[in-house]
Amino acid sequence: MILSPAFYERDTVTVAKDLLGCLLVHQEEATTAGWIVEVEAYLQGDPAAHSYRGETKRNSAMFGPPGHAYVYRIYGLHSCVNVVTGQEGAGEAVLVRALEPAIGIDRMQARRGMNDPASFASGPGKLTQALGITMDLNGTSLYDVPLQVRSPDSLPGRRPEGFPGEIVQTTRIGITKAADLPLRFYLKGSQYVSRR
DNA sequence: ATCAGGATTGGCT
DNA sequence: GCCAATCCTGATT
Repeated sequence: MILSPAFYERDTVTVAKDLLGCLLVHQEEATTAGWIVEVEAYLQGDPAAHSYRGETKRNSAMFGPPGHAYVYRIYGLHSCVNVVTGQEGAGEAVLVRALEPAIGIDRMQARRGMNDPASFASGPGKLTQALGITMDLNGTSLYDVPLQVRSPDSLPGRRPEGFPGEIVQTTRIGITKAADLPLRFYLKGSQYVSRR
C-alpha cells in the first residue's frame, strides 16, 4: 500500500528508520522500483541540512508538506532524492542513499549502463539515475504516479535482503558540518548499501 | 558581477 | 587513495 501523510508527519528519525524496507516506485515511460536499504536524516537546526540557513528557491520543497519529494542537484552532475518529513515548515527530510533493485531491473541496467545489480542503485546519485528520477520531480507528492513510496508488504512474497532485521546506525557520509551526528541508517546484511 | 564549493561518482594510480 | 567532471546556488563585492 502507498504510505499516507500520517506516516511522514512523525519524528524524522523515526520515519527514516521506518522507511528502510519500503519500496520507492517511479513510473513515467517505464515502471522501475527498489527497496530502500539506506537513508540519512536531516533535521531542523542541523548545520548539515540544506534548510539550515532558511528557505530559498532551491530548498523550498524541504519546507513544504511532508510526504513530498525534495530533489536537488549535486556537483553539477547528479540528482539526489529526499522524502520531506516532520511538520510542514520544519525543513526536515530523509535522504534516500541506496536501493535494492526490485522492479524493472533490465531498464535500470540500460539507464546505468552496467550489469551488476549491486551497483545499480548503491548511492544517492546512482539510484536516481537507475529509476529515472530527475529535477522536475522536485516538490511532487509521493502518493501518486509518477512517484510513490509503498510499504514493505507491497510485493507479495518478496522482501529486501536483511529485512526485517537489525538496523545499523552510523554517521552521515560526505558532509563536513555536524559530521559526528549518527543520523545514517541502513539494513544490516544488505549488499546494496553504498558503504559499510 | 563574481566566486567558492557541494548530502557524488567513476576512472586512474 | 586521489582527482576531475560540471553547474547552479548562495554569499560576497
